Amino acid sequence: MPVSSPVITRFAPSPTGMLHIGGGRTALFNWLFARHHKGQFFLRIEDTDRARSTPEAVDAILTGLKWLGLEWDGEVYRQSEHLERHGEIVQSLLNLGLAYRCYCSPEELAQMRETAKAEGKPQKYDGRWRNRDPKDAPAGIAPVIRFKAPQSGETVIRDRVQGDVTIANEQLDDLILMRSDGAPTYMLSVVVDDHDMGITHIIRGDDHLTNAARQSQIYAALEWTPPAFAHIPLIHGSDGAKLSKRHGALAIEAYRDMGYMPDAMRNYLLRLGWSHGDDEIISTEQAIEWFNLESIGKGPARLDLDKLNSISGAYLSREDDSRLSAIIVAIFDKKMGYRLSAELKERLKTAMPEFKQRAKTLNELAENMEFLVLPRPLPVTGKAAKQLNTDAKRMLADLETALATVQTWTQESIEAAIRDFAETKGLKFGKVAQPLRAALTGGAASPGIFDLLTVLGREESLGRIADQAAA
RNA sequence: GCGCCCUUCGUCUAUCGGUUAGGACAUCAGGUUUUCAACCUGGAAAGAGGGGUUCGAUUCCCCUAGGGCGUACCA
Repeated sequence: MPVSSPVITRFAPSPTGMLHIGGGRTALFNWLFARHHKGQFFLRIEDTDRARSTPEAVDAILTGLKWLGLEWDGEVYRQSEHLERHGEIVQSLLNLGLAYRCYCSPEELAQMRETAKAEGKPQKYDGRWRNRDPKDAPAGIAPVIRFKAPQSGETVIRDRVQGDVTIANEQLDDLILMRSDGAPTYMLSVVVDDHDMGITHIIRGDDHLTNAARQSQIYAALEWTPPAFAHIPLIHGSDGAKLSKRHGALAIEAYRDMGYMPDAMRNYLLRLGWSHGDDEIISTEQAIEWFNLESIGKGPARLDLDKLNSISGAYLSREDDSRLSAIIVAIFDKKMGYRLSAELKERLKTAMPEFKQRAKTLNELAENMEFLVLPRPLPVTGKAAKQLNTDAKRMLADLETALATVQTWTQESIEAAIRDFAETKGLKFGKVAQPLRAALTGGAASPGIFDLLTVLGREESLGRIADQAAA
């Protein structure tokens, strides 16, 4: 049986949309912190807003987290399944005189805010039902239940990232604990659920910083010990403004679809706001070993696709050839509709070492390797077509003849043959290599031609040369 | 409006009073070269502004500016 662990964290998204990159990072930090302390990491779906929550969004969150490699412990905790418990707590608060019913209409509330704004005061509920006799309750109006918040003094949040944050209680109003339809609000349910789940550390976006003050007051009223708070800065778009759809694809799945590997993604996200000296490429094992709250920066970070690409490229070139070629095969199967033969799959794997170091994403890698598995004759594009002028074609015909005499098809023998060919023809090596590349790839960029010839094999190589020589 | 938070190269960041302010990405130049990339070498590039505290401030304090977040019967 598991011993009670020292650290329990949670990721608590509301299922109202895709899991975006900021949420992914929050989840990563919670996961890392829990793993570092050999504690537990829970997933809680905050679906108390029934109108906005959708099952699709829940799926997207689960899929996104799994893809990122952030496995949670235990069952998914759904807030909506604990409504009864939330209601009980509200009732006990009511019984203790720490909450009360409020019959204000939305219009009344709106006007209150306007007046406050006009007077230069904080916009908040003025507490008019706080001490009013329940007998005054208008008939036929379902009340909300409000928290009787302290009206003077201050609330201090001892934040592990932001430091001590002090907020005057005058700034905070009597928040709603339960809606008029009997559904608990976020502010109440987080506190109850975090307590019930035994959460020890709340790591979340700093958009929740002031909420922490409100929640602290509820913890105090309930005489519960609040967890440690760690509010991490939000991620901004590349222009420094708030992250929005205009800054490009934000759903975590979009990055998957663009061809980033989860490891690279995690590494990038980790470095966005957290650092360990000058280290840049940090394995997950090292991240778990090193991760701490103290090294999280306080300022918001901007999304930088260039950096992501660079990290992605670094991970690609370190990735195992078999794993990589299996992924590429899958991409071909799925996106391009190819059914690759065993021979072609082997060709991809053999070629992988040369290709993986020059691509930034899986998609780019697949694109770069496509010519390897294309059936003859190859389509010839732009620059390559230009290379293949009449002189070049004639040269290729001669070259084919020369190469056909090479019996043992090894890199060394091929190179010797081609260099010899160029020399006897009085051609600069490049004059041979470029048209040859065009014939072999149909394009202008590729790894070295000797690698190409070797990977393609004797028959395929000669065939491709012949195709272009004849045309 | 009120409140809270933030502010080092273009970007991500290191620095925990004394450094030629370091690294990475991007960028520029050169090298290598059969293309592209990779790779190697080198360059340019920063403490928002103003006051303090101190022998000495990027570092501590205050003000200003800029940015962010909150201020819902959303989470």
